[in-house]
Amino acid sequence: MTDLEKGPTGRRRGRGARERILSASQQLFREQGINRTGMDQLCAAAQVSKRTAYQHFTNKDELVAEYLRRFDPSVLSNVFDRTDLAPRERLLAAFDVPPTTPLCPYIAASVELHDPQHPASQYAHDYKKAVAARLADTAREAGATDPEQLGEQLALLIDGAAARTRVLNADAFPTAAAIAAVLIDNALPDTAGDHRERAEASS
Amino acid sequence: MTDLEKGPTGRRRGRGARERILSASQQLFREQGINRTGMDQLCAAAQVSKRTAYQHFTNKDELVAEYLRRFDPSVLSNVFDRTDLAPRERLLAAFDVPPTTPLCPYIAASVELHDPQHPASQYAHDYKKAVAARLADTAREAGATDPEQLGEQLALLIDGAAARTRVLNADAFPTAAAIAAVLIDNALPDTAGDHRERAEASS
DNA sequence: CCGTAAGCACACAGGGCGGTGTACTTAACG
DNA sequence: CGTTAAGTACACCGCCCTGTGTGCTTACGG
Repeated sequence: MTDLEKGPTGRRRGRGARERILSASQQLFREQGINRTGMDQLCAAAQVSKRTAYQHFTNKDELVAEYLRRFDPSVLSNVFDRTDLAPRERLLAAFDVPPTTPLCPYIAASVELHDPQHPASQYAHDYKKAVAARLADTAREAGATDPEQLGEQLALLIDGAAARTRVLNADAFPTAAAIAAVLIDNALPDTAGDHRERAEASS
Repeated sequence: MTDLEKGPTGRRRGRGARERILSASQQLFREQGINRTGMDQLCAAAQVSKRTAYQHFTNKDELVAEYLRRFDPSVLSNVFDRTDLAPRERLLAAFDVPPTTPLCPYIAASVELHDPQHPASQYAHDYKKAVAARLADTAREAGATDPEQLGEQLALLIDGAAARTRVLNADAFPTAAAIAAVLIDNALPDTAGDHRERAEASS
């Protein structure tokens, strides 16, 4: 509340420590993982004194949770709010991830923290459910017979591609997109022609 | 704790240290994660002195790598060497995991260690490729048109179910199995009327 | 019965970590 | 100007972690 809008002109001498901390988190947590990134290193990268960091975040756990919350706008909206695509194409667009994306940070956080009670783990849980829900909404919009099922299935494909990309160090999203195309065509009874036979995947 | 009799009667718990260490690793690494399990705690659980542990494994990294290698027999063989099942059922049996399984330890290790050069990460990589290859073999045996593709697709489903089970704390393997049934039926041209209905089941 | 290898108990080094205390400096605003 | 909120510099604490050094005890094979 009293964090940012205190001053009309935002720049104090430290030029917005909180933003720099979160920005550095995005980079370091992704590159090195959460557990392997110490607060000292993080503050050095953000050019912020450690004391200031602990005045913005009571502890590292809270910082990690906030770091995760910063991913929503770029992931959820940029895919689902595209009005230039038909619902079916929007579902497939969820698998068009740029190859720069290393790994879904929510999965990484859940595994690294290893504590379902951790606020970041709980947020990851909620986020994954939200993605499945938005996929289901889009599936319903596309006329799927069982939108919830299709949404859950597509969400599973995304997570599978993310995990596999990480372990194998090779992009697995094309394979997932191929499966998604099959599932979508199987779930849309009104698409033109006999989709069932032509539903072939290609990686 | 238990009154561990240390000398007078009965064999000292010595002479099986390595096995006990690896056994304790399986339990603790799964329950708590690798990074959150210290060598002190591990040795205490294994009833092994720390000195002995470091005479069997030069460092923790090597222990982690060896810990991962102990999963092969129980995962690869127990599914693929079942002669009582037809190839198609064998493919689906890969999704019949007992609910006690918390998470694929290979994914967990890759994420936790966060270093593709780590021996355990490399072994995880090889293992995942081996699973995909065995799935492809079984797919070929079942008469799939593109066995490699189907194997890779099923492997992705397994990893997706594992990751999603972890993040959501809910079993995602039934959903993955439903998708697998669809993919398998789409890839087997000769099973036209038999299993079509099963492809509609889901979580 | 003795030698040797395996195991044990325990202390300790060295380092990284999360987090704090203290005294100080600067920018913004009235 | 003065006040005040934000940031700084840096030392420091306590904890836990991996990994060793040292001397001692036990089991087993010949």
